[in-house]
Amino acid sequence: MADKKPPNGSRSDPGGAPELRRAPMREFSRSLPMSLLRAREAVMRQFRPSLRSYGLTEQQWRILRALTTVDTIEVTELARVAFLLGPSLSRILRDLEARELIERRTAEADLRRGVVSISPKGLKLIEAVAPNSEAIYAEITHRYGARKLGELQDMLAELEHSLAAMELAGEGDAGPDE
Amino acid sequence: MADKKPPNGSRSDPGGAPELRRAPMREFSRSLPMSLLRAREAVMRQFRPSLRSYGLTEQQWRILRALTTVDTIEVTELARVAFLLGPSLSRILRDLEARELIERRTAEADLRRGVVSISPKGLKLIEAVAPNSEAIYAEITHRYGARKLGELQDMLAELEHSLAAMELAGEGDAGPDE
DNA sequence: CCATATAACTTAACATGTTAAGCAGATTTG
DNA sequence: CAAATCTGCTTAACATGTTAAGTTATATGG
Repeated sequence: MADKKPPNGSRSDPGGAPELRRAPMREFSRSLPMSLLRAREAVMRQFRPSLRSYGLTEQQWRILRALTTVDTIEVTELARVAFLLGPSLSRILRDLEARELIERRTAEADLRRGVVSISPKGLKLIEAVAPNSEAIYAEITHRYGARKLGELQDMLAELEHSLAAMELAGEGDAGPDE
Repeated sequence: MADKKPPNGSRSDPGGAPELRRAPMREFSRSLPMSLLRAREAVMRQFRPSLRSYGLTEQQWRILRALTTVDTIEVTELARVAFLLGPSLSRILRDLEARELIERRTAEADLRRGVVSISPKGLKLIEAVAPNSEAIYAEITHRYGARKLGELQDMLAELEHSLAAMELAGEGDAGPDE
């Protein structure tokens, strides 16, 4: 099902209406946000089936994966590392705890802070999934080229950096009433 | 970030703490999916406040934006262009129609197909938002560099292409029971 | 100390992502 | 042409994204 039918092909335009809006669809489709979205989706499409077969979502995998690299970690720090917003992380940790894939306690020195670690069961799951994921990643690297992949990531990091600089500058836009 | 406190209890890590799981956090954080996710998030962070001030989400904006480039479009084709899954699009179209930003009807030749177009009200909204978005995009282009931006998008497209080729090849992985 | 402001989550509410079903209209077959 | 099948959405159900409030615990100021 690679190809669909032709988009519209001026499907019977009886009135001969001189249309104004017609041209720049390509431009839209090539915008940076769309390019990034499609690229990421293309990548994740490779991993999702495998993760799903183990009952894990992408985000749950990110969290568990991050937890394997540390002994324990505070919730806020985990949010930054796994790149999740607080509320999402909060829900996911609740579920992962219910599934006994992680363990939680509170920091002694500051009862507000939660400290998380992966459980033996979680570690076992990760070890079962990891080979698949690594194989897929290796295949992507091979297909695209290790060098090119490195360049791409450098460029993405630089883009991040450029945008971080923008944040500090003026946000003199917003809407009409804000 | 760069400097958080050390993860676990040995906050004063004077040297030779032979921890087990410690090393590959960097690797995780540098994975391709994470790089793409962070880059895209950094980009969208620039646009969201402006869109939000006009009561639009990113996806709603994508749809309206796409609709400005055509006279009418079928739902399935719109889904491909705006890169949304059917169910998401279905919900969003329902809401946009309720807000009278779009208009719908069914194709005469095939009553299954829905045909969508932007309404005058929707067009007006787009015209109000567009200058902001274009200014932001121009600023991004300026900061990052037009040439580099072009290269980045070429590389992203090539990545997509490489991965599309993978789809056709073997998916001889999946989980244990699939 | 106590009132207030902060911090670190957690909940709530709404919108979208994702997969699986459901449904009506269209196409294919016998 | 009627049953089976396929298409093009739409709903349902569950998970996450996103912003705003709420809660409890610390830190601060007086």
